[in-house]
Amino acid sequence: MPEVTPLHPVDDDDLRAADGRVPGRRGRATRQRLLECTREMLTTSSYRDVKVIDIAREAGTSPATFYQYFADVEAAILVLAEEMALQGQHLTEIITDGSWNGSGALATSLELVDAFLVFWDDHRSVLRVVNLATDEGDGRFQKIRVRLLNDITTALAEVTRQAQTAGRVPKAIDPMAAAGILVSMLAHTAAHQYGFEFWGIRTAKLRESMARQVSWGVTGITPD
Amino acid sequence: MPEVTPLHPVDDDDLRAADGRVPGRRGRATRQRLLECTREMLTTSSYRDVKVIDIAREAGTSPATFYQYFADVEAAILVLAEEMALQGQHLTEIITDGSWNGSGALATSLELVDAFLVFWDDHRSVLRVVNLATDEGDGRFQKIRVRLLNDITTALAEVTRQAQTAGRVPKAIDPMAAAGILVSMLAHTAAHQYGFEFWGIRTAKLRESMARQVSWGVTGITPD
DNA sequence: GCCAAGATCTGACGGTGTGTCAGATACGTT
DNA sequence: AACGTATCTGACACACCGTCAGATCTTGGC
Repeated sequence: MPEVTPLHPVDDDDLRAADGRVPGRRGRATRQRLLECTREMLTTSSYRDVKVIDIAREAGTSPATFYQYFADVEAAILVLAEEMALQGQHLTEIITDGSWNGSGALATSLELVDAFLVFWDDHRSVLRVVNLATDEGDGRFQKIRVRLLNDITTALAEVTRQAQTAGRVPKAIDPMAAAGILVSMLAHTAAHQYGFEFWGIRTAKLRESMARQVSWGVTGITPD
Repeated sequence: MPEVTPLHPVDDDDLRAADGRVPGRRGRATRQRLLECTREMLTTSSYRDVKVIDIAREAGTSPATFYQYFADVEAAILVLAEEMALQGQHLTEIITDGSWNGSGALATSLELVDAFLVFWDDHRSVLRVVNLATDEGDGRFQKIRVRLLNDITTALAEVTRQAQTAGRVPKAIDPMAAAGILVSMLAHTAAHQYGFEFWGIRTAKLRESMARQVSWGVTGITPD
């Protein structure tokens, strides 16, 4: 099992501008403004069309200043993604703190599903870039994605392992594989939840189905 | 239930160049060459960096020629996506032709999972753009995505409906929702199958877990 | 309050990509 | 060979990139 770099807040102390300087108060404020504008641009236009010049204009500064703090647009998004991953940690707690016995499993699953849907909604625009970049083989984004999902997957796998001990889930199942695909389901459904409305599927029904699948997948208990 | 535009081959007869002309043999060949080079570029560089000038250079022609056939890079990818969606139809047949009784369900699920993994692998680079663009609200790509997944989802939903009649799946479940999230799982896992290797999860174990979830999800039969 | 010493910002520039013409070139037909 | 049409492209005006030297702000010491 490879080690996962632990999630940690961006350390303001070792921030570096393009020329290696440690930015002061003004510099950090400008950097932050640029980050916010990057996020803004990312929600209002497509990733392909987000230009440094637009971000700079929006932030009331010049492209040159942007390059003082970020190598390119991707680098800025990378920072936004780090922040997001940090906020995703609370999803894990739902799994570790919740009950997975009897009907508690379905309730906890439902809670997890809801949290996922909200989280994805909040970070939609950043997440889609993370997904794309990961898929394109960009290791930096892949790492962030792993950090975000690793704890969740591990926590679900632990529940599965217990169900295996109790004999409700076959021994042949790899708990991490089982947990991983459930997280995939959650992530993908959350990402495309509005796509489902196209088929006239109500979100309430989606939640139900997802929770059912998660609950059964990790506990082996048929939720009826 | 909204109607889904049926999948059909791109009709060569109503192809139009930028100026409204119907291209002849030479023109169609050039167009095709540009499409292939677009696909090529898309696999070798990131979506954001695919430039018209690169495609044109690769195809041994000029940017102006590219614009003769496509409004922009997206338009070309859209065509590639149409072709891909067309090829995805065989996935549906696995569901409709396969057995969903007893242990047949797990075998059919496994077959479906494998087909998904192969399909995603073959069309990885186009699919990630389809996903991104869909997520960004681009209706043209969304439509293709729906066309690709609609038949599959509907077919799985039909199996679920039968399981409901047989009393193995709760009546409260919306078959389309249940099928939809399973397709989400398949799509997302297939997209990130190499990401799973990071955790040391073998593809064999993934297949197994996915098939198990699909099988139980649509039939309600515990596959042990 | 004033003034260096930094810190921060930006104008300006050479390079590259975009998208659109009008005109050049290739092709097929007679 | 000559014509008409299909096809391609050079050239252009515009936009964005990424860099650097120097302008402008800010701060701490006096």
